[in-house]
Amino acid sequence: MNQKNIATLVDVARRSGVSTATVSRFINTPEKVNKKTRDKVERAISELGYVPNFGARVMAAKRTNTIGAVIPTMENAIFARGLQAFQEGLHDHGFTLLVASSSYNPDIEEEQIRSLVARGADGLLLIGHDRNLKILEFLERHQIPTVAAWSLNPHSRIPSVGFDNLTAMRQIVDAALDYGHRHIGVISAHTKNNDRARERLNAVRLTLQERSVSPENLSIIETDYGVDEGSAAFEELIAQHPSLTAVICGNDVLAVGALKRARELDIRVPDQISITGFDDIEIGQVAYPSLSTVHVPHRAMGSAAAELLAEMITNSAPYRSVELHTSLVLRESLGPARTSVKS
Amino acid sequence: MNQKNIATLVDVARRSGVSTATVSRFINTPEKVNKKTRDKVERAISELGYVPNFGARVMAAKRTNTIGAVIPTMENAIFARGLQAFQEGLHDHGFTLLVASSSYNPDIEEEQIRSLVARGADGLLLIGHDRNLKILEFLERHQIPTVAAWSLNPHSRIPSVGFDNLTAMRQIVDAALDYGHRHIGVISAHTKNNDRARERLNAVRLTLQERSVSPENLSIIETDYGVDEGSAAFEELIAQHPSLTAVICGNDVLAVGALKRARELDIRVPDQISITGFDDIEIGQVAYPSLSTVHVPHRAMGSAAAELLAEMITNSAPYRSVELHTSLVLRESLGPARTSVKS
DNA sequence: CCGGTAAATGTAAGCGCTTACACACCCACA
DNA sequence: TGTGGGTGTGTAAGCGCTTACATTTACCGG
Repeated sequence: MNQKNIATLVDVARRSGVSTATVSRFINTPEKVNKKTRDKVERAISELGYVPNFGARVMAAKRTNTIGAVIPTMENAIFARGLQAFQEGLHDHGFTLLVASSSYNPDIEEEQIRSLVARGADGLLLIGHDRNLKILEFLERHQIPTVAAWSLNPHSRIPSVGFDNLTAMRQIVDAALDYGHRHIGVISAHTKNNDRARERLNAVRLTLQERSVSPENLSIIETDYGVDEGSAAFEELIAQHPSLTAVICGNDVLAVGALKRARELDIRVPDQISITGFDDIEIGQVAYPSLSTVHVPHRAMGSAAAELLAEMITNSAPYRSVELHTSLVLRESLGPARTSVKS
Repeated sequence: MNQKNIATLVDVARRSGVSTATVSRFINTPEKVNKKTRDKVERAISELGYVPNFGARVMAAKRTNTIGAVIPTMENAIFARGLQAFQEGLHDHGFTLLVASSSYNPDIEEEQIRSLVARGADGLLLIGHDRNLKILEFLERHQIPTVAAWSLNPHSRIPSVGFDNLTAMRQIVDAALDYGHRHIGVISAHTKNNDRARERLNAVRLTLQERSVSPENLSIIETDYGVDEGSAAFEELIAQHPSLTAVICGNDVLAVGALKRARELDIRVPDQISITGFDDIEIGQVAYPSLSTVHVPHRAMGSAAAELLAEMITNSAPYRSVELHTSLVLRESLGPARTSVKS
């Protein structure tokens, strides 16, 4: 059915009166080809509109200059900025980025990883460290340099480029406690298969414990990703626990959903209740009141990941992780604690 | 350097005591191989951890079940939702999606298209219709089924899955005029190489003309994509034209930037000035005041594009476009006109 | 027990490219 | 003039898979 009529290397060789080897050299290492020959080949190529066949090339050369990334979702900006920087970094090293998304589903992630590897990805960027041993072994067997971002885990077989989610989340929990909050709600992303969510949630638990706040004063709700889910979780949380004075959210998207619902319910933020996020994406800046959150150096993380991966691929560099640091961004949504939601 | 030691089809064939053809059949058309043979092959495959080599496969079979998409940017949510739906639709048809981004740069877009084609994409999704003839011919020569989304252009050689940007933008301009606005500012994305931006801007011009508003009452500023750019443009616009009562933005991201700067400048929206967006992405819902905008059926567009493309690839269906319709979403940021920004 | 058909498998020819190796040529130098 | 060493090019062997075609096997009715 696909009766294509496309020029091949052989056609170019014939047309320019040289051998296929020379054409191939022209494409891959032009400096090894005589200027005059180069011109002939160049003309033939443009006359024929020749484009090398990627599959054939991969097969013969065993190298694709392609990096794959599997991210949980494209639907929001969380990974977007980092990925953009990652791509720019790769571009500088001559790699092309292919992105696939897993919808936070480990089976789909595995499928995407396999597909990317089968497509000859020279390296892989994954998010977080939570995954099946089987797929790690697969990656090792195929010797695919891989790095995990958005997370830090020295014990993983995969090096990290990221930050310590626990420490990061602690910063903002501490800030909330400093403001006098003692009844705290948490809206977390699902912690199953998500080390980042788990660590952030853990951070809340640990910090409260350290500062002698009873676990009974902590109410947690896990939910899917999304603004609307954040809204719903917020409503549920305050309905069941009217004494809450602060709601810590696992990410900015959930937090903004909470903010929105608070406004709809005429609950003043931060006067009646404080809300915090995590990530520092744009949506938190433009929300009202603006969101206090934890700043994640997305772009730096993307660049560092590109750098590390390029290094691993070209020099087969040894295992090396890159740690980045987060910082607190205090805007309007976090304020001193009041007694209760019901004023 | 890449001394991989990976099982091939031949290894599997040897191990299971059948021919390579049978192994290949097992993989592609298992119903054509005998149950007993199937079991043997299956065991060998799992013992060896065999994964077919994609490159070789493409080369031999001339089909990749891969669709490529080149979008202007991943950095914001505009294309994200549609793309997600597109991917889901493709998945149902057995295709995998590969995404690349062009940073709104036609040269990069061209490069990405070529790269995707070289990688054997069976079909392509592009955004809008503004592009070089050369690349269109390239696509035709390679007979790559391609559709353009987010735009509608019956004269293009590429079928569209989208909406009429002109009509869509008119809806909201009409609404603004109905509210009595007669001094109107526009913050547009750059119109060069961007048919959507151009048509939206045109819509403003035409509508004003039709409703006898002098072009002198229209102030336009073109800017890069982004919240901050929207903020800056807004400030510039009202500084130079204090009489403006409404600012129409080419998309939600710019509008939200404008909204934010208005708040920072203590300009009340919509009391002192109205601001509108286009796209209806989440950021507009959570902004304050919430954004009046034009709703684009992102998910429907993504699904329809997947459907059309699948059809074009499998049945080589004839040229067919899909028109979708936008609708007005009136929230808080658009209100009746006042005399001037300075109250 | 035979010929005929259908089902299952094998054989081998590519697919379009890269690259090791061989070869030709040219120049400098002795 | 002969030799050594570049430089540039050609020859041809794969890379791992699919698939047209050939072959074998199994099973049927007569």
